[in-house]
Amino acid sequence: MRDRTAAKGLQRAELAKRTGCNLETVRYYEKAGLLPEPPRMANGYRSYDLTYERRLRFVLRARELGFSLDEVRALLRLVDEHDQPCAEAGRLASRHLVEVRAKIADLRRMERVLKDVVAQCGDGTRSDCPLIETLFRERGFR
Amino acid sequence: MRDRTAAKGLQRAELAKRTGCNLETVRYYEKAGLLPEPPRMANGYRSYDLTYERRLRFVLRARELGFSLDEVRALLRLVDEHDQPCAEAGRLASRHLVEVRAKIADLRRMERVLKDVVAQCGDGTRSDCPLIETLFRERGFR
DNA sequence: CTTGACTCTGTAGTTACTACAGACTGTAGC
DNA sequence: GCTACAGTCTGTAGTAACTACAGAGTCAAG
Repeated sequence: MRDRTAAKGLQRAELAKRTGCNLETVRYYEKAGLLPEPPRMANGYRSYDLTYERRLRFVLRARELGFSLDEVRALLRLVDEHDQPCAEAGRLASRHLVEVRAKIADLRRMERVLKDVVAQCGDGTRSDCPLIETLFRERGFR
Repeated sequence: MRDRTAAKGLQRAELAKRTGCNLETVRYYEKAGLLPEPPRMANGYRSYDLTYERRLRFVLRARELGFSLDEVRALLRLVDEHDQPCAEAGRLASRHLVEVRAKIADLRRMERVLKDVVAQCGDGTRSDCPLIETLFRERGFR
C-alpha cells in the first residue's frame, strides 16, 4: 500500500469508491476530455485531488439528469471559461428538458399499449394472443 | 429497372420504402436472425415477398413498443414455433411494461429537476447559475 | 457505349460505457 | 530474499441497435 500520510492524492480505486463511479468509467471520462489527465506519482500511478473529485461528481450528476457527454462537455466549458454562464446553461437545460419530455411521451404511449395487451392476455389461457395480434396489425402507435 | 410484371418479389429499396424502414436496417435484421435470408434473383439481388414484409412490420412495431431485439426474437419464436404463445407473450410484455414504467419514473425525476432549474435560470441575467450550482451540490436526484 | 441508378459485400463509425489481457509495481508473510 | 497476491498500468474488444460508407458488380435508357 501507498504511504497515505505523505501522498496527498487519491488513487483511482479510492476515487471510484468515494464517488460510486466505476473506475473504468473515470478513465473513459479522462480519454473523452471531460476530466483532465491527473498528475502521476513516482511509480506512474495517477493521483487525484479533491478538485478532481468535485469535477467528477459534477459529471456524474449531469449524467443522472440525462445530459449527454457532449452536453456535459458544454456545461464544463461554461464552468471553466465563461463568466456569465447562466444564459447558455439555461438554454442547454431547457433544450434537454424538451427531449426528456418527448421521451416521456414516447414511453407513455408504449405503456398504454402494453398495459392493454397485458390485461387482455390475462392468464394466457386463450388460444389467440392479443400482443401478437397487435404487432401484426397495421401501424399506429406513434 | 427490373421487369416488374414477371418478377413477383420486391427489391430491398421498395421494401424499405413501403415499410418506412431504412434499407440498411433490413439487412441488419437479416444478419441478426430476425428475418430470414430472402431468396435471390438470377442476378443475385434479394427478392422479398409479402410474408417477409409482414414479418418486418411485426419487428418494426415491436421496436416501436420498445422491445429489445432479443425480446423481438423471443416473440418471433413464439409466433413460429409455439401453438400456445399467449402465456409466454404476456409474461414478456408485462416484464417489459415494468421496465418502461421504471424509465418513465427515471425521466420524470429528471424532468422535475430540470423544470426547476430552467425556471430559476430565467432569462439568464443572474450572475450565479442554478443549474451549475445544482450539479456541484451533493448527490440526491435518484 | 457510356451514364447513372441501383444492388452487392464487408467494414467502420456512433454512444456511453464495461471488461478483459498482459505487463508492472508494491506489500505482507515467511 | 522470495513468493504470493493485490493493485495499477496500457491498449484493445465487446455491448445495443443501428447507420454510413467504400469499392465492385449489374442493369436499363439514351
